[in-house]
Amino acid sequence: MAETQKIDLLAPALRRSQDAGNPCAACSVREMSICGVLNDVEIKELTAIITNLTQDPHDTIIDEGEAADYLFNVTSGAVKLYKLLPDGRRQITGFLFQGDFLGIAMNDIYAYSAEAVTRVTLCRFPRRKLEALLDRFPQLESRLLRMASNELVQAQDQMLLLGRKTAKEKVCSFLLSLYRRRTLHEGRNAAVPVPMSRADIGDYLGLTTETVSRTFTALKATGTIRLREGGRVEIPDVEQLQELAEGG
Amino acid sequence: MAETQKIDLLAPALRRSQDAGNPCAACSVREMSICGVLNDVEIKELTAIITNLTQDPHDTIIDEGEAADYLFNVTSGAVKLYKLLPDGRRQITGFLFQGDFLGIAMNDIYAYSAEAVTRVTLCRFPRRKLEALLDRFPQLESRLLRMASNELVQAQDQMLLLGRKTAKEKVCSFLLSLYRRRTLHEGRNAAVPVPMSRADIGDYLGLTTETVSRTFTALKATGTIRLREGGRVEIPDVEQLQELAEGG
DNA sequence: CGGGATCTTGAGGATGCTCAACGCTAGTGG
DNA sequence: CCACTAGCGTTGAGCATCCTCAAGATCCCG
Repeated sequence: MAETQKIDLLAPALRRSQDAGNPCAACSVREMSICGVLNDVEIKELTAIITNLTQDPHDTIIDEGEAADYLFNVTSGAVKLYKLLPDGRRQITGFLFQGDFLGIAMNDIYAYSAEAVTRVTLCRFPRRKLEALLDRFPQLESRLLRMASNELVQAQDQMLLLGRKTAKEKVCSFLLSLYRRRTLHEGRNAAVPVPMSRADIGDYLGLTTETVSRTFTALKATGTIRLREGGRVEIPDVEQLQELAEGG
Repeated sequence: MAETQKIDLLAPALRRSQDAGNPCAACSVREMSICGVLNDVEIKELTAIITNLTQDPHDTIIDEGEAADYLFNVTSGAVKLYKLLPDGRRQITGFLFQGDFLGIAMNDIYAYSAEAVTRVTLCRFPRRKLEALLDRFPQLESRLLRMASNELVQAQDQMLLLGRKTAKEKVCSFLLSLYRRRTLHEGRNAAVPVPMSRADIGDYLGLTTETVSRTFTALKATGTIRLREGGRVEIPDVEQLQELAEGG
């Protein structure tokens, strides 16, 4: 069993080919998500409780304040998480992509709403059943704790950004995080896809649409970035962007 | 030697009460913290790995970027967590009080620095040893996950504050959270202690010292708050403060 | 090809910042 | 016992960044 795990961890590409009867066994994001700590036998139990969903752009996935009955795994596409003030002001607290887990931050009720940015595919876990599995598979709980810990680290960074960075630094930090996110999993070095709107970026960075747009224009003018078709952004000099992101 | 440390470990008020051989059994914040899920036998194992510390105001507890070798429990006093930009700009990401846990947000290295605001007493856990205990006491891991989950919820709220609230709303939200924090554990309804400086409050809310001071003055002028001796703040009408905190 | 949504650009203005001075309090040492 | 100093808090004046409001440009999908 430990042997099986090692093989799974080391050879995700191979694993995909076999076991067509178990969707999770073939899941392309299994290693990135909580499922990566389970072996094939355990995965079958997980498979038994999940539902696969597809959502179109602007579809709501969860609503802040509702009972947190489900958790999700993003298997493809992009999701935005946000909170609203009574008068409609919005703060996007994060974007989720392939492999990200949705729903750790809750206290019986969801702490934020979630909406599809692009077309999205999701695994849905009923929370009660997942919690039952956590009791039986402690490594699943460890994994969740580690993910929550990482999310907290990211949240700290975002607070620093929101509270203390200038508009230019915010936009550069944002592009840098998209860039790193991308190159972490895929080695590619081409233009970074930026699937979300200027308004979404603004609500994520604590800026207005107009300021985001102006900042993009300014970064383009200085050659820091180049805008490509399909909303992709090319970054000629990542180190320069890094400098700009921290006020260098 | 170890015995001396253990005695230090005790919450001061309870130091002379029962079970002097097991400081945690008498700890006044036990139920509020991770230790609350362990029975007396299990607590003894926890006791064996902890060290008690006292820190004076401005003493550093952990440094961002250092190896995360220890986790802490705050048993009394107040602690601030913060991150710095290269040019010295500072964002305080949170304040910790009695019963709060310090160190969940890390990824082998600390994600932020921590410094004593008032005189503080702490339980220190070596991380490796705590993790070994987690394997043996799954309910401890569950508890940590739940705490991390709650911390994430708070982090989302703070992002909304930093990104989208006005100075007045920020200060009111801050006072409200101090008020709630206080009345949650102690039923008292008197003036709320505000032990941190205006500069700290500013760095927590993404404002300058001057703006915080001006906002306090304005709130005082409208009768929303009253400043009492010892940095305490009296809140005559909590509902009004709540309204102001959300832009009502 | 049309039309709604998104993005960009411009002009003016407000919120909160910078810089500066002053007051208050507490601790210190003559 | 009190002047002195250092740290913190308050207040003021001017200003910069980013927001608001508005209009035009571009994109995308039917």
